[in-house]
Amino acid sequence: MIDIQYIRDNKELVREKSQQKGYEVDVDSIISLDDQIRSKIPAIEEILKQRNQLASQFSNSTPTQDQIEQGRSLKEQASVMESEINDLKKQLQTLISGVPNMPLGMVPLGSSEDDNQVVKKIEPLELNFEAKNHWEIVDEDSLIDKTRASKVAGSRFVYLKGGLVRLQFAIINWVMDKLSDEEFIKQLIAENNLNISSKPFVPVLPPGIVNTASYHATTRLDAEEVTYKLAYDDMWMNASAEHSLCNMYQNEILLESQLPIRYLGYATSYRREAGSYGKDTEGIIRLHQFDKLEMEVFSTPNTGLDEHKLMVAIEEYFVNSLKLPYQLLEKCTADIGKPNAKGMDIEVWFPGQKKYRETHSADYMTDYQARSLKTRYRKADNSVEFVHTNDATVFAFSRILAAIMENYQTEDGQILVPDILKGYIGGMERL
RNA sequence: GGAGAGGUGGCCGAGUGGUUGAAGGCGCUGCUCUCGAAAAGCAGUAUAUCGGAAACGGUAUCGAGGGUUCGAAUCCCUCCCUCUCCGCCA
Repeated sequence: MIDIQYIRDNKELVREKSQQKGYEVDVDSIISLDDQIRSKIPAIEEILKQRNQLASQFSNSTPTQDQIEQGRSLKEQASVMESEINDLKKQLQTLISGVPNMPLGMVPLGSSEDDNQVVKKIEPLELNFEAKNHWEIVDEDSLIDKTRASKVAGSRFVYLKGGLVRLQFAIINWVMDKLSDEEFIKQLIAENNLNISSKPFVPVLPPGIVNTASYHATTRLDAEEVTYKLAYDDMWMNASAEHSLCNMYQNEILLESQLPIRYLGYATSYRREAGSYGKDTEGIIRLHQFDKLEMEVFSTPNTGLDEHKLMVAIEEYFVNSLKLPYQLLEKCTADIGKPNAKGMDIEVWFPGQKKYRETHSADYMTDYQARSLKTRYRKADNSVEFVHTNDATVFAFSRILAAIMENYQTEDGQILVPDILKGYIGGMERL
């Protein structure tokens, strides 16, 4: 959610920046509603003041019938005005929640994802054989069984088996080791000239189900479209660790000394994938259920951007260490998403499809998310301010497993284990 | 799932209709004292919003929402959460 005062002070800018993201924002209606509310407040407060004054006279005496009548009348006036104001507030709330976060000045303008800028590209090696898609490399029965999963759960579900499962747990342990290591964080900070704490990430297993209020407060991913709702309870299946991590400090005031708070969340993520009929129906690129390792950081405003850069550096470190060809994209205004001020994606090369495909994203929300979550921090001078939030993928599992399968396939249909993971997978050489 | 007890400020805790935004304590901040520290003493210490340059003042908030009342932290209703015992269970 964006600050109403900011909208009032920057009408044109808000209109323009929203347009850059593809949002038509009715700034005039927002301000007019806000004006109406503001104009009604002094009157109702005056009534309430009179009511309070009247009532406070009777600590040691009994009100007369006239005074009782007066009190009743004040109460009625106040309640009429209150319902008017609440009505306007609801309308205003709806309009304001439609306003996206403002993109930072460095974000390239664009009208679709085609305008994302490639800021780095690692070219794939030439193969001397025709690479297969990951679902074609091995028998369905050995690593990926979607046929039986569809019998049990439906389409876009999978039984992952054997070496793929070993691979996933190897990656988890590797990531846990690195991100818990302060020296590792320190090194990345130095390499990237960042001016932030070297505090390691704390691993978290968050709730897998989120209630409606918390879900909406994340300002991310429209719940109805994205997530499964439970039939008998007012709850939603988690669409990613972020949905139960970013809101854990809602309605709290943290201390500046606690920041940054860096979490490494691991969660099974559920997506309805409504509207993606026909896309990626084969393989394990797009499933209703996948596991994800994800970073979530709460920081002060002046370190938010560096935290974002650190997370991108972490993503790149892991992808590089797996020797996966990739490109790093600076997402354009149209593609960063409603709550984002800036965002970067990593697309890893899939030799079977001969394409870079999105495997990672890093999102910087400035105070947009924190404002609707009311997550604040107390500064040294005792003043209170909204935190900045960042989140980013470390690994989205089914997808990174598919990328490894395709990039580590051999001509004779084997899949090798990446060198960096050999110490984590019990000496396995191939899946 | 059954029965019961609760949810008050950063924390503990008092408060069952009337200057209670909330006693007292702890913590924290500042000052006094001290060479310094500790101790002691004094003062301050919630959030949001409106008005104001500020001082300050108004309004709202005692789990959430609604109700009763001239007046609600206190009474009533609904929901959420926590704890205890029983049941079930990884």
